[in-house]
Amino acid sequence: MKQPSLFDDLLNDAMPVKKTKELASQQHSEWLQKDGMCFLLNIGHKISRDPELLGIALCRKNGFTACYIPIKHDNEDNLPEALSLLKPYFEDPAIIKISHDIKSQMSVLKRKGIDIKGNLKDTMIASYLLDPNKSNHGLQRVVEEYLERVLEVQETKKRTEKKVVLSLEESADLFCERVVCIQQLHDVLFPRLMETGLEKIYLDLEMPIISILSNMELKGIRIDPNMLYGLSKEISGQLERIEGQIYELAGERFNINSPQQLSHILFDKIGLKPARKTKTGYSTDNDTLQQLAVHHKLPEEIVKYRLLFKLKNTYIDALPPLAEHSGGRIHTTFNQTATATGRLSSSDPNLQNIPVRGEWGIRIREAFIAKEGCLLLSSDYSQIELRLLAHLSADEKLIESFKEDIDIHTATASLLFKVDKDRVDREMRRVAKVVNFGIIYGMSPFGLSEALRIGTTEASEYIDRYFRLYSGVKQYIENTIRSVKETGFAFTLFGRRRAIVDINSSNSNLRQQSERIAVNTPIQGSAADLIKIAMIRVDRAIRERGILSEMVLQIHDELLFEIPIEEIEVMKALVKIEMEGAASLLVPLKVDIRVGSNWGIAH
DNA sequence: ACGTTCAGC
DNA sequence: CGCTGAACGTA
Ligand SMILES: [Mg+2]
Ligand SMILES: [Mg+2]
Repeated sequence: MKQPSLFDDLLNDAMPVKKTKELASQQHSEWLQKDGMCFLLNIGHKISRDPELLGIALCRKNGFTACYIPIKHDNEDNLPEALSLLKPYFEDPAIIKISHDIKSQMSVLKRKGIDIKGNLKDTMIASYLLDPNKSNHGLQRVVEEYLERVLEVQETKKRTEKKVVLSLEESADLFCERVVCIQQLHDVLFPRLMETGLEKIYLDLEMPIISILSNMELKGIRIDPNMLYGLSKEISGQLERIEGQIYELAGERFNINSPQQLSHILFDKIGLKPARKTKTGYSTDNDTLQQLAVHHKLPEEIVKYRLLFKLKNTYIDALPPLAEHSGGRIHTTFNQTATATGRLSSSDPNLQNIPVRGEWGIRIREAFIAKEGCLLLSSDYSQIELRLLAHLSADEKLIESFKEDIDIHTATASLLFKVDKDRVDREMRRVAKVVNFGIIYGMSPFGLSEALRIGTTEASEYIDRYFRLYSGVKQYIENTIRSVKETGFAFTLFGRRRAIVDINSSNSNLRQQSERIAVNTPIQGSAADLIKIAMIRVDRAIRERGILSEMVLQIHDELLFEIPIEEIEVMKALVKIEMEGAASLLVPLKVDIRVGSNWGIAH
């Protein structure tokens, strides 16, 4: 079934790998265009900064014959030959590309000058769509689940450490076997996507997003390391000062970052009353410290220390080294199969949680800059989740507010507190804002009471009042929970689905938790779908117009672009049109756009 | 490896 | 009260 094939050892009906010249012939294009090209790269040490392309396995659908094209084996390097051999096929837009985790492989090929074109089929993402609650969609696990067989594990951790190099025969065996598995997985998973109504999400959303994300990752974003060095020095000084004050207030030196030692100082030595407990001891989180601050000066200093320590270690000092060997640019990885709701995630580094609040947050964002001759354009949806709630629930008052483009928190406050909109004060708006967010999160009296620091009775009154006012929302939430209890799944506006496991549990904690998830998932998930649609539209529009602006980041409801100065006006208009036009809902979609030389632009 | 905390949406 | 990832301390 599987058989390693070298350049001079060509399988009968497998991919032609023998002679460069014969590849251009028509006989193979025919089946490639019909069945698609299933491939898997043998990438050396995945963790290392410069992944090595050791070989490529290919297989075709009929008969599952596979071949392995060695690139770096036994001190031979066939890279140029192999690349020119395969490039026309990878870049042929008429040939469907099938693999598992295409984006990771795309970046390797891109660095070798191969630009994958054509429609994509990715079995990792197929697996994710079928069950987004699962956290591991690696080939090994997915094969075990759907092909009911155990895939031989590759280099274990120990083996990579020892740098055991597989022989050509071993590699060919391993990768031929895997590439055949991928083709078989595709044959099993695609019908399942059709059965579960996920084919549109798969084909129209997730597949086109792959290459967009790949381009964003490769492009990266420029930072100003000197600005961050300056911040680091400044913050170090402040930290030392605060540290001194903390030791003085505590009457001794201790590790402020140790929850144990801190608890000892706060609760034993000073004798403050613990507000909450955790599994391992007393809680010392921000919320607790705020409450303790009424009784003693130390907690407030701890809060300041925590803030600065966090910003320094997680962002200010962590980012510059990442740009050192990459032309001053930072490259994140966007994970497309990490969240249960359909959102993306970003890691290594996470560029979706760069600080924005407070003086320091803004100063950190100011270190994210555009290259010479360019600017950064940030576009973000205004209240996307509440607008989607308005659409999903068809609630009259909510729809009315958004149609009139009224500040939604002020509108809710006006109703909640029964005052005119222009009589809503900051405190009323703050409460209404928390309540509005609470709705999206599936709100419980307990959760709201914690967030507002009020009693659960008072919290229940706010919730009751909210639901009396927004009765469409109440209806919608009840219907959603009922439907999830019946089907076991929560659905987004565009058909993404997530199993809600404990929705019928006899354990009321588990059941209520599931009910909150059942309410939140359609909202958060629909927003995730929507911005993916927007990304595809914007990307297409940019390419059609032949302009040079490029998307660099997605932060859930925001897109960030690096744009040539000449394209400011064109891009402002294009991005607004494509994002606001991503869906036609019962309420308008609103996008705010800001442009500046850095990312600190008046958020 | 896990829990806690906290940065973002 | 929803969804994440990183840093740190502790085991
Ligand atoms: Mg926004
Ligand atoms: Mg975690």
